[in-house]
Order: sequence, then C-alpha cells, then structure tokens
Amino acid sequence: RLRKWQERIRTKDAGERNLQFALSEIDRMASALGVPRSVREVASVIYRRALNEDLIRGRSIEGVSTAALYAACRQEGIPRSLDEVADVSRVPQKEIGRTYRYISQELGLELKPVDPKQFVPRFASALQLSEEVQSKATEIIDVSAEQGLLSGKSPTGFAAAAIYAASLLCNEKKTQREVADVAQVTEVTIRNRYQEQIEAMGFR
Amino acid sequence: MTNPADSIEIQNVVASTGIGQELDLEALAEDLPGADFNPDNFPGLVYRTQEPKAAALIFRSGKIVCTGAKSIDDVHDALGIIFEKLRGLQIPVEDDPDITVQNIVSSADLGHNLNLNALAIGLGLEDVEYEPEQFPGLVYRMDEPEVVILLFGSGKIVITGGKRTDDAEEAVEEIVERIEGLGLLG
DNA sequence: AATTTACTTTAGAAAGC
DNA sequence: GCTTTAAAAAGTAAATT
Repeated sequence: RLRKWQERIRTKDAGERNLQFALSEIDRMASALGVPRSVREVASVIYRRALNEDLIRGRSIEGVSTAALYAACRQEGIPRSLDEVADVSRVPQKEIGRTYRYISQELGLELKPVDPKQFVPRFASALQLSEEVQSKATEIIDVSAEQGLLSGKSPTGFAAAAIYAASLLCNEKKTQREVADVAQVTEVTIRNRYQEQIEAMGFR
Repeated sequence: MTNPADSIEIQNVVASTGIGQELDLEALAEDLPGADFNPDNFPGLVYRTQEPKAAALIFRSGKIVCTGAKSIDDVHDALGIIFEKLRGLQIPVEDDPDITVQNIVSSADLGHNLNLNALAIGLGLEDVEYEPEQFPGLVYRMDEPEVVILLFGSGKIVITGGKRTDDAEEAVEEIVERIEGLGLLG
C-alpha cells in the first residue's frame, strides 16, 4: 500500500513536470513566433484537453505542444504555416502536421480551412509593402478564390502570389524571390499561382 | 449526361492468403529468380509477377499479401502463378487456399470542378479533413459504405478502404447525391 | 524555364521491433 | 508507432537539362 502511494505521488509529480514542460515550450515557441498572449492561453487549453483525453500516449510532448500552438493560431485567426511553426519547434514538420490532424479530429476542433487573406498583413509588412498593396492582394485573393482557383492550393503560396501581383500593380515591385522567402514557398509556386490569378482578374 | 459511376476504374487490389506451410525464406530467395529479400528491412520476401502485374509479400509463416493487381481476377491469377512456382520448388501448397480481399482502391471522375472549401463545411467539418497546406485532396470518411474518399478540385476522386467491388459504385452514388444536395456540383 | 523524379494523403494485410 | 508493397488523385519541391 505504501508503494502504491509512492507510485501515485511519483507519477503525479512526473505528470506535473511534463505539463510544466509543455506549457513552457508553448510559451517559448509562441514568443519566437511573436503571437499574442491570448494565443498561448488557447494553446494551453488545447494541450490540457489533449492531456485529459489521453491523446498524448504514443506521441511526444513536444509534438503535441507544437500542434496545439499551431491549432491555437488558426483558431484565433492569426495562422502560422507549418513551416514557420517547425522553425521554432524541435519536432519535424511532418510530425507536427500529423499530430495536428489527430488532435484536431479527436478534440473536435472543427477548424475551417486557412484563409490565404490571413497571411497578407504579416507577409506584406515583412516586405515593407503599403496598405494599398495589402488591400489589392486581398482583392486578388477574393476574386480568384471565388472563381474556384483556391481548391487544393496551399494558402501560403496563394497569398504569396497575390502579394507579388499586387506589388507589381501598385508600383512597389518585390521580386518573386523576396516574396518567396517571407512566405516560405518556391518561386515556381508563385509563378504558377500568379499566372492563374492574373487571368482570373481579367488582366493579361 | 455521363454517369460518374461509369467512370470508376479499379486501380489496386490488396488481398491476403496463406499456403498452410512454413517457409524458409532464405532458401526461397535463392530458388526464386527476381525475389527481393532483406530481412533487416522487412520480414517479408517480395516477389513480382509480370502478367498480370502484381507484387506479393511472402512471409515465413506461409502467409502471403498480394498488391498492385487491377482486378480481383488478376489477384487470383497472380497468386495462382505464385502457388505453382512454389509447388515447382517441391513446396506443398494447399489445393485451393482462401483468398481474402482486404482493400480496393478505385478512381472516378465527377465531371465538374469542386469548391473544396465549401465542400468541407457542407459535408461537415467533423467528417472532413482538408488541409491543402499538407495535401491537395479533401479526405471524407463515409459510413455507408464504409470507405474513405479523396476529393480533388478537378472533380477527380479516389475511393479506398472498401472490400467489395460494389462499395465504390455505392460510394460514388452517395457522394454525388450529397454534393448535389448541397448545390455544389456544377 | 521546362522535364524528370520524388514526396505528401487514403486503406489494408503480413511479422517483428 | 515503424518498417514494405501498389495505385490513383494534384500540389509542391528539388535536381537535371
């Protein structure tokens, strides 16, 4: 009986230490990503729910922490791409994506697909582009998405192409390489999306 | 008006069977030309048939998995060839081993482009997985028939997880009905 | 910049780590 | 969980030419 008590205390302590570690990791990654405190709170809640539902078993604490943060960013409307999240995590991108899909399904988060427009302000300001370019990029996204061009396309690549197009239209040109770097996509992807969007806008 | 169900093509059939006899895979790898056996990587021996084209995983227990066949008939033909090859090597093989189809992968074309964002919400986020950052297809888990459907923006789809030939046809009819009900099919 | 090759997702079995 | 096998869908990426 005494052994059982000690066992319980020991596992309780271990669980407590694991939780503290997860929360501090979420804090560290959130700071590195520059997301507000509210997102860290949401991520913590998601992590605790995953813990209560026993979803951590068979997965790494780091992986679930990162996936919870990725989910929280989306839930709060300020998404980070898996690439960006992977940059501040010590878990590979593939595992983050897989873990996110798992906890999202099990916790019933029901998050809507990421809207490319949500990347525009952040990417545009990183490129020092004006408000005018941002609203133009937003318009390009709306028009081309409405014509069915968004299906199956990566939201970051879609946003990057629209920003590139808008920078040209507003005489604030950025090169495909510059846009590709901040959006973490290749120039080829920007070119492909750009051509489709220009056509959808009735230009060319 | 072309029926999407008529566009169904079986792309892959996975089946399992067993010869009811333990095997020495090391020896078999020597006697079977073209056999791949790397026990450090994977416990099964890989053997490919040319006509019909298929790949078999042969295990020490005598159990066999056949993949890559384009029809259930092809599965039987390919396994029949393998059974004969084994008999030719003086390995006793049951007269008519039971062959169980484990999975059928089919493709089809709905004939219209699909708005996957609208579909994700319309079909119900709880049954849908659509993460275009990770994969361009929308993953839809259907209950009846119990299959998984991958839907793409082009209207092309993949049906997998079914064990009967009819599953794909029923699934296509069902998904077309649901998409039409949402007013999301051309 | 075009081609080629390769990897992402789904399902399922097998034996073993 | 992972390992291997095959096949489709379409997007993205990297290596060659």
